[in-house]
Amino acid sequence: MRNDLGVYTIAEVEERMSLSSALLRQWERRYGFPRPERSPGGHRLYSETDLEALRHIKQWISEGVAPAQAVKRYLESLTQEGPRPPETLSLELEEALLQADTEAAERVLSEAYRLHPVETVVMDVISPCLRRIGDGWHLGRVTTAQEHLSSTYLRGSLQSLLNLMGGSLGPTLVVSTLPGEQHEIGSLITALFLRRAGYTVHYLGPNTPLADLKAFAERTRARAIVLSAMQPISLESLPHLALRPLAPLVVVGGRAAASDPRSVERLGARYMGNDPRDLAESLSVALKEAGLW
Amino acid sequence: MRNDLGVYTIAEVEERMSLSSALLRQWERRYGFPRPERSPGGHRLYSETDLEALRHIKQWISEGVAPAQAVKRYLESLTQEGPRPPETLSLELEEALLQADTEAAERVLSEAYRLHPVETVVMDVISPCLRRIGDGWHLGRVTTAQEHLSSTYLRGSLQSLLNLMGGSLGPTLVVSTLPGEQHEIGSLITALFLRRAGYTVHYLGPNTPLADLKAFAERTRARAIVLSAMQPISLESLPHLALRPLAPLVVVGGRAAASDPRSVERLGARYMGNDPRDLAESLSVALKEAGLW
DNA sequence: TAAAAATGTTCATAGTTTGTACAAGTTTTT
DNA sequence: AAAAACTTGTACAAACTATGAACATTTTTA
Repeated sequence: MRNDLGVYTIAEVEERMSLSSALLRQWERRYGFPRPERSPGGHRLYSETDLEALRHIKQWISEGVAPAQAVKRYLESLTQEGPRPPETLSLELEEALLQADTEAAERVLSEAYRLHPVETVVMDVISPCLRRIGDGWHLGRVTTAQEHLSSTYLRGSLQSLLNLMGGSLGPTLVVSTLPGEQHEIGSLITALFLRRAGYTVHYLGPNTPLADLKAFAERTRARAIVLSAMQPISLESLPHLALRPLAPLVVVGGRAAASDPRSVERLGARYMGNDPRDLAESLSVALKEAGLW
Repeated sequence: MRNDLGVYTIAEVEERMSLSSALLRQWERRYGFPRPERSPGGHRLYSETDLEALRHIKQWISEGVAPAQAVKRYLESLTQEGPRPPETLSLELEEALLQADTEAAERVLSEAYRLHPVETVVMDVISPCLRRIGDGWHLGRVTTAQEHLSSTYLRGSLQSLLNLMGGSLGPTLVVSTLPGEQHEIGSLITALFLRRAGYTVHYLGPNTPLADLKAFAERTRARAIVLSAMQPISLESLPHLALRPLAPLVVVGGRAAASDPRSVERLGARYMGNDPRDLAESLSVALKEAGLW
């Protein structure tokens, strides 16, 4: 079904994964994993599946799990059941939600969290599912009620993840949406990734008035405010430089910001792309540049 | 819940919890807790659950509880009913949220869930806390941002509870708010209690258009629709008997419904009081009367 | 107040985990 | 055939960890 053919030499894996070849061999010897195919002459040939596994393991290690445990966890996750990829899980999640079967949805998500790192679940399971349901709604394939139930359910799921992920020691940020926005899921995902990247994140939910945002950011001594804008009108209806005074640095993301970065600048804020994974990095660069780190 | 597998080394715990490794070992020797798993070579491997426990214990110590007592309290809280009543926990929760310390809030809630049944936590810990924060906001004691953060956080917490509480076998209900409502927490709590009472509940989140509600209720063969109304205008702006055709039985609750039950009847729906604990019972009576059970 | 208990830290010694390095031989590429 | 890359096995060092005991402080108890 998938790409299990060994094609990558150890040097290629070394390059792509930033894992020394010596280490790869030691892992194989010590933990029995990965155990790639061999060429007729005995050279290791890693498959795409092996790389995927290594990505997981590396991710877990970076989360503080001991290497031996990370490998063990991965091997166990295999014996539990077939390692269904995020794409499959995402489709199953969509299916469950469209049938209003939140119990099934819960099962799918819990399996996803067991098999994959949080980032993968959010970006490759939940996000695509939301996007497909949103598209389906625009096309009339999905009813408003189905869309409501699904996004409400997933929002809850993401937020409980945010709640469970304790605060950090890094610089403080405030996350919300622009006033008037209906959809908060983008900002929720952003908050999640930023907290995961080590920032201390205060997530205020959608629709905080700008004046209150400013007061709150000052009281918590936040280094930056991150806002999401999905509707162009949220940007257009604000006066020139309206965001500038809110905090030392104000970042706006979201679909509306992506399609019109100029108007973000007009408001005195910055657009840093729309991938929450990159945002943490861009933000740290910007904070350092501005001497706010 | 999730991972009880030991994966974190003592150094990792030392870093995350700011507890010296020597102290962790002393606690284990003196109090017998935590007693993490061991690697084949004898190294301690702490689980996520251990970390959670340590967070509680650290919190108590910082409040002045003697370490030995804090550990004892934690071990007891796993079995018996601890001495801290819901009122105290509710105040602590409020305190934590007003300080934007969601980590502390999480600890309080997790203790509350361990000590008390879900109904008690929702009605005597979370609800009073929300009410006090709402009142404080009206009086200007609490800023809009604080109110936002708190209600967003608690909404997430309630929803994850709803998500985790699997569906049931009882009659199907649909829960949402009237169109135009801002606050969904009332309907969320209602959904929670109804699901807990054995109904199969589809929670659609706030603001579902009436036409979609009707279509969804028909498709899922829901026996009743339960809606929440906080703002009087949501009731007043609807035409005569607007709710009647949505489902065999339509129930409206919430502050606006309580203060003007007549207008609920005018819309062709029923008002059944505002206590979610009673609603399940009233609903079952009404369904039986109408031959819908 | 003095003794006792509780608590957190430090030390010394031995064992574990983990990543890297080297040697000698084999396979693949140029 | 020569060079480059790979293999296995072994070795090694740095960083960590375990245990048990001693120690200095603070808090509680007598």
